[in-house]
Amino acid sequence: MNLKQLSEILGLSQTTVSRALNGFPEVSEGTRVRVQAAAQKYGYRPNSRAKGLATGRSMVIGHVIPSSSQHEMVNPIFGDFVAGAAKKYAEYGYDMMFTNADDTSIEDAYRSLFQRGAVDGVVLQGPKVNEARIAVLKRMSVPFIVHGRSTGTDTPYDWIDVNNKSSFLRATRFLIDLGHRRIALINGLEEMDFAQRRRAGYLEALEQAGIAADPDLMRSAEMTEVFGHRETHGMLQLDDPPTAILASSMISAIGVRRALDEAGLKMGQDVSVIAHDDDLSYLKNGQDVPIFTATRSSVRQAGEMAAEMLIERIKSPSAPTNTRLLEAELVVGRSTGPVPNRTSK
Amino acid sequence: MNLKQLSEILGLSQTTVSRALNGFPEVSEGTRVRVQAAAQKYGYRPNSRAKGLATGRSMVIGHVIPSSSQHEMVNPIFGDFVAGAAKKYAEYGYDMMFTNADDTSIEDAYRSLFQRGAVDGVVLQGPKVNEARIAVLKRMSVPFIVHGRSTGTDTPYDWIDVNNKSSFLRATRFLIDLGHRRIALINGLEEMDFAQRRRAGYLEALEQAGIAADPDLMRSAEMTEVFGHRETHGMLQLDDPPTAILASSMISAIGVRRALDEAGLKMGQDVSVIAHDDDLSYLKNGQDVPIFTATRSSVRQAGEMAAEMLIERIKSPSAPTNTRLLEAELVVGRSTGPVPNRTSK
DNA sequence: CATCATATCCAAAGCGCTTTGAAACTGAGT
DNA sequence: ACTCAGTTTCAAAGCGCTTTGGATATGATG
Repeated sequence: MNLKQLSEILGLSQTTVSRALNGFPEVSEGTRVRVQAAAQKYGYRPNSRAKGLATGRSMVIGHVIPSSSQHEMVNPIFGDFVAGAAKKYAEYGYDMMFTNADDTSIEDAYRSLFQRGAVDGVVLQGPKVNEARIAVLKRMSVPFIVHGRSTGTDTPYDWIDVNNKSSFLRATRFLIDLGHRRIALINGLEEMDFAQRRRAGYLEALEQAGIAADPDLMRSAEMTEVFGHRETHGMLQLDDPPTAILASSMISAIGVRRALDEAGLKMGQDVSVIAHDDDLSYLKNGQDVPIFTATRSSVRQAGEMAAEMLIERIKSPSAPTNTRLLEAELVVGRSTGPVPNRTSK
Repeated sequence: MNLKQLSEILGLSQTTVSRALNGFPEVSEGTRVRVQAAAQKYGYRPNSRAKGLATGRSMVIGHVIPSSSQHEMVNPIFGDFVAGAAKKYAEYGYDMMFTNADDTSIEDAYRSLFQRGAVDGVVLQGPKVNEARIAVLKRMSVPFIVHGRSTGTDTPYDWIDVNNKSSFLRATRFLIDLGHRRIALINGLEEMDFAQRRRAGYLEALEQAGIAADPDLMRSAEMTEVFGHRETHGMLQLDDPPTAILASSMISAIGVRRALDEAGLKMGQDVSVIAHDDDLSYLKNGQDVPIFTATRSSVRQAGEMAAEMLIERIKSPSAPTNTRLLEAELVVGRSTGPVPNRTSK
């Protein structure tokens, strides 16, 4: 069923039917009702491609999944972020398109998505330091929003981010206040912007407390459970092992916990742990009492906000850039405690 | 840059340029090279909407995210499945579209996606028992594939699924062989088809061994970490607690593990645990030695296969239905062991 | 040199919608 | 009865592509 057929059934022109359906004022209320009823009855839905061709807008927003060729990883926060964004897209009548691209062709994927007219705007996830894609998108003048930021990019752009630095500064300071001196950081991949910022916060807190940073206590890689386990296991073998560990994600924190268990250490007693908690729906940090002391910020909510900001940008492409910095909350759980008495060891 | 402009630059007709770019034989090799070079140079990419309008195909495949209104959950296996599918879509030149829909409007979402001509086919994830959506899609004659199956649906349809029943039967039998009699099942939501099949396998193994099923040992809900913890914690309070636990996902198994730790029980020694492992990239079951004894089946690979089957279906809509049953492998890790000596307790 | 097959290219129609510019119809005002 | 403003409807153009049915050029053939 298409517009032509529907209009013939109704004995009206395509113009009138189209206008009636799209809420234009120059069609009488009577015919509007009649048209809507018929559309309902015959299950008419305007073809989105034709509509897009005619209007020049696709009402689709694009995401690129960087299905990295080296480490075949899908960030688990991806799901929650996307779910949040999708919800808002739906509210505003947008669909959501994904394209897969390996590391080498990721720029091309964005370019293709937009130049083919497949999308009206794109979301850039997981920005690295000196993220090249930002310049690319800027040059193409695609409406876009970055989830995160990119140190080293000086042109302005829309972004939404958690204040990674301040939250890790605060978490580190919290541990220092509990008497810890040997504090480890199990971070994400160093080239990721968020990882840099978290480390900066961590280092600043150490410095303020006059504690020298120990490279042995700073590890970084893709934030998997196995990685958290391996690094913790390794650090426990050190002559002067950490008494506290900061983990950049709940997933790696679970690995940390496993390593501690295996070593017969009690989390929160022998070793304190603070995790960054993205508040994933399937991996809540406990029920009433949080399992981990954590810096918490809902990535799902970030997805919702990102979607709204992007839609706003699409609406007014030349408005001044918009940014949003979210503060993570520090929730105190049972994974932290005062530094154990050294002599008792 | 569009076809018209490009063809004017080249001094050729749109027809010829289009044909040259799409590999038709009736254009000389010389002009083909010339056209391709120009397209490259000016960064010409055919507008996908226009192309879709003209060809009648959108080269897009649709997924619906059931952003359930009650429990705001995003299944973590979602990410890996989608990544697998996306990879194949990309290979075949398809894009991937997502729509968000709450529980009530999910049928409508599928219908809309297809009837608007936005997609050429759809993927149905997480089928329930007596899944209504299958009939809907069938009736609309949309090409589709189901990830999983739906008991109670008798019309044939394409699906790809793990043999949930046999893998849980095997896992249960494995525990029975180790001497366990009190075996608990921490399952997914009962209305989900996979959960039913897993329970059926579990029950069959018990029956074959002459062990009466105990309703107290069978729990089911959304497979979160918190849920695994809560139910395990609860069952440990029973007069006759389980000596072994089957968990329907790695995530809930992590909760199981936490509950055991808290109770001072050693996994694999005091209590055996077997988990179903979807082989998620961020949540590998250990490195060399698996942490959990598990029934393993890569959901990412399932995504790839599903994509290929769907594309095949789109190509030949009236071919006989295609199905694929994957066998999970039983990997033995350190979470299982012989039943502890009762008297020693 | 006329004829025909083949290779190469093209003009124009059509995909299903929106939107412009105009027409037809109303009722009020003079 | 005639004009005018406002309301309601419409025909046709255009969005950027593919594809049909020719047209033209080329070269081989008799």
